[in-house]
Amino acid sequence: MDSLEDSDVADRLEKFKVAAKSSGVKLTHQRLEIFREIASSREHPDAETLLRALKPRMATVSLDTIYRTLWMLKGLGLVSTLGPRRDSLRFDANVDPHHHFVCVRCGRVSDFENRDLDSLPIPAQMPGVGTVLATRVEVTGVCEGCAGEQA
Amino acid sequence: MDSLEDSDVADRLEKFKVAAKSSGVKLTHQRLEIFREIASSREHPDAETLLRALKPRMATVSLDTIYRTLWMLKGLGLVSTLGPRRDSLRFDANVDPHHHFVCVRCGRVSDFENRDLDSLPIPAQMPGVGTVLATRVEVTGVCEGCAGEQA
DNA sequence: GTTTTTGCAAAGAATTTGCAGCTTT
DNA sequence: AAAGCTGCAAATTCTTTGCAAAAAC
Repeated sequence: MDSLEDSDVADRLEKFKVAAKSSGVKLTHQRLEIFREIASSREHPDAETLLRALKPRMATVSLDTIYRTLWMLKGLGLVSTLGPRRDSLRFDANVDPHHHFVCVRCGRVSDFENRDLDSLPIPAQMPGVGTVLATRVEVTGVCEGCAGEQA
Repeated sequence: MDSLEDSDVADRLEKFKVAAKSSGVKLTHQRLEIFREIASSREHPDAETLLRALKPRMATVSLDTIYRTLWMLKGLGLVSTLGPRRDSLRFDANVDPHHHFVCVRCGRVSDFENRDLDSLPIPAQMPGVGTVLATRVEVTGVCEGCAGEQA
């Protein structure tokens, strides 16, 4: 697993400091360490993993602070969450190849089919990739219903 | 929202019956109704939504049966779950355009970058799609680490 | 100094499990 | 009749919230 350059992490931290200042968010020790931790990882950690990584450095940091910080960072556009789920698990009986359109406003996921997108040329030189089983395109945007309303 | 043809739903139900028989899974009233419900929907329902839809027809059906049935259906390959996995929320500090490789065995998600995939031509005639903000490719497969082990 | 943030503990939401009785085969 | 399911209720797991003490600006 290739790791991030220190300079990339420093860049991200700098961005955070600027964003925090301009949005009036206070730069606490906890927030800096939490962000440093997630900014240095390629592993898409969950809150529990971050807690374990931070505990040695910050004995009293707590899970609730981690969650609050992550949502705050997401609000600033500095982190994203994986998958369309901040809510419950969702199931799909369409097992044919298809793609998703996720509305960022209402969270609705709609399917669409498109032959051209079903078998994209995936570069083989991705680190760690063995066998490719399927490719799916996830399109993010604003759906027609939400586009009509004001933000 | 365009709805599914009755014949599609019937096809799916037939598939389920065959799969159930050949895998020794019993065809109960609950399972048939739960599958019929999800097979008739394009909305990627969650368990709670299915419960609400089923209650009028089956007063005593319960959420735990719905969950058990959905995982069983997933085991048979008849439904899929949205999002990377069924574990906790995961966060990512990489907010530049990038794509994901998800290992179906270990669940690990790795990022990769590929300029060609960043701006795919998305057909405009998808129903309900307004503005497209971003596209991301999610590649599913078996990672090198897992490929070395036996299933 | 004021306002925000933290940590704790406790609440909430989503999902899973043990078990006795009921259904399918 | 045997094996596998279901529903209930209780347990888990993950995430959020109220509040007093503490830290940032």
